[in-house]
Amino acid sequence: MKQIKKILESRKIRPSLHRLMVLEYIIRRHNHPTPEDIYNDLLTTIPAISRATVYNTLHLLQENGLVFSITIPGEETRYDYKGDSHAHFYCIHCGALRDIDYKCSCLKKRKIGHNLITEVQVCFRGICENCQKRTK
Amino acid sequence: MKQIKKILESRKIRPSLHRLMVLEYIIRRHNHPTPEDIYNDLLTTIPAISRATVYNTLHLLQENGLVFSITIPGEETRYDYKGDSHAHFYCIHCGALRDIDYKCSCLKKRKIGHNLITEVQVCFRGICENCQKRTK
DNA sequence: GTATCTGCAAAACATTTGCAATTCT
DNA sequence: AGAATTGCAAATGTTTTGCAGATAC
Repeated sequence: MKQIKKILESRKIRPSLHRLMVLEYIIRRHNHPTPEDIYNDLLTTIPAISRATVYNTLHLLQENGLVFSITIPGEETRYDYKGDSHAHFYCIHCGALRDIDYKCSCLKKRKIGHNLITEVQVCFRGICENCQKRTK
Repeated sequence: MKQIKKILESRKIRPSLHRLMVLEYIIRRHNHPTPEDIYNDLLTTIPAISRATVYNTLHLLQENGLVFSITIPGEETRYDYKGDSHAHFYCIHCGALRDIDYKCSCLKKRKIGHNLITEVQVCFRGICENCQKRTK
């Protein structure tokens, strides 16, 4: 928890309880939660927390480059901690979203033509191992 | 327009006027329109068209693999024709979304581990040439 | 004491749904 | 006629907003 606090302070974000807990949730679980996931989980610890605070906090963390959002058509936005950039795999059958260990030169691009690149999103879509078995 | 009709028929989709026009819009302009863009444009030609029809049609085209959707956090979903898979560049400053001529081996991956890949989305985010000039 | 942060409820917005009317074959 | 397609209006679900109260510095 002290590490989380340090992360916030390094970005000059006041480390309030809510912010600590939202960021901790994302970093610890690293399973791409939606704002609703975070809200529901934090409700058990902080009964009075409101959705607006969760959204506020996520925007704040995103503006400060600590987290980024992943959007899947037709689904709620999900958030992930911005450690090393990595690719994602989304199963169009069961909806699972997983980190993928896939190194690609495009993840490291910092310039294309005259455009500056600050972030690269790579999302593979398809059918995961489990779902292939199930449909056989 | 006859080509558009053939494309629909090749997927066994009945080529109604609305469907022809939605698909034509996406293919001709290829500037990643939102459902609202399409709706507003078609309104001038077909005054009675409804949003529901636009959404219906887009889902139908997507299910049949003719178009795919691109979602940018905080923005409406955009649609693009599914020709050769290509990468996108999104300017976080002005909001422009452009096709990018960037070949990468990851765009051709069909399998990662035991996961089948049916689609790869690569979106570079950053600041475009114009916006760099403007902020100087 | 002032600025920041939070909760609440309402509003805004994109998207979906149910159903009746229309159109096509 | 029968099936597919469409329009409308209401419903849904997510995200944002405004403001009042609470909290931190």
